[in-house]
Amino acid sequence: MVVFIFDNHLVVYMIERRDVFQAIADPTRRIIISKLSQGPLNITQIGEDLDMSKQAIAKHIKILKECGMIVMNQKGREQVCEAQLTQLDEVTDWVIQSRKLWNQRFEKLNRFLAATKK
Amino acid sequence: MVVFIFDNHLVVYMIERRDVFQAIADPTRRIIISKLSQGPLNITQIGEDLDMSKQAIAKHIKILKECGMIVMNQKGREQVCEAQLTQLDEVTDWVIQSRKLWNQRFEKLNRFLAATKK
DNA sequence: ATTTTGCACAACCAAATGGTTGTCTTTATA
DNA sequence: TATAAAGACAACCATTTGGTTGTGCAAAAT
Repeated sequence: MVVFIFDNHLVVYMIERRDVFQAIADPTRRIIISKLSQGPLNITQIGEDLDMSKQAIAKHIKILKECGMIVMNQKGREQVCEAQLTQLDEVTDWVIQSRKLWNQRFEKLNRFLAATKK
Repeated sequence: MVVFIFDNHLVVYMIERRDVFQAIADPTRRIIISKLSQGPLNITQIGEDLDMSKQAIAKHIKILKECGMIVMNQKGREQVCEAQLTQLDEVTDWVIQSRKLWNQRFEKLNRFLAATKK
């Protein structure tokens, strides 16, 4: 968060550093995503076989929510979490792009060598 | 790092939390990987248009090295970094698996409904 | 021979991360 | 109606992260 004064106004803004890459960086969050990929669950259900407090789970849920990876809907006293995994394509896109360039990394050299050979 | 005393011995061990998912979590490291995917570079070259100190770059390089995403080879006083991106498959594998389950998430429900309809 | 470059190593720092416990409100259930 | 369960909210904590500056040294360049 950045706070400063400009033109006699208090300016406060967030540098949003939450993104999909950060969302899947934590192993617990990957487990949560895997669970939810099979269907909606409430927070207690998600935490069932995860050896940590429900509050810790709720924090991970909050992060995933902020990243747009899950959506919530209230059902009585329950918070039902539903996965929203279209965003994951951003990850595969980046990986595939890097991987592709890396696979072609010698071709450029080969072309250069072929050109200088003449 | 975990340090404790057991059976009159000082026990020190590392819980290795470096993995590919962590490696690509930071935007600077993703830029570094993208650069190196096109060919080897030394640390100074990597940091060229990145607005931060060379030491900061070196730290990211260290992390990527520890994750097995790059290999180094000395060339005089230069440390030449070369990408090693096969590990990225672990990421796509996980993403594709989750994405697949998520796409199929209604089929299970549909089968259930079809079965109970009879 | 002197200066510059590349980079390792260390100390330091603020902020973020990933967890904890305690309290409180709301909703279900016995 | 009393109790239990779901989860929000806050305070707290240790460790990690992502950066900084300063020092020193070996290899290159002038």
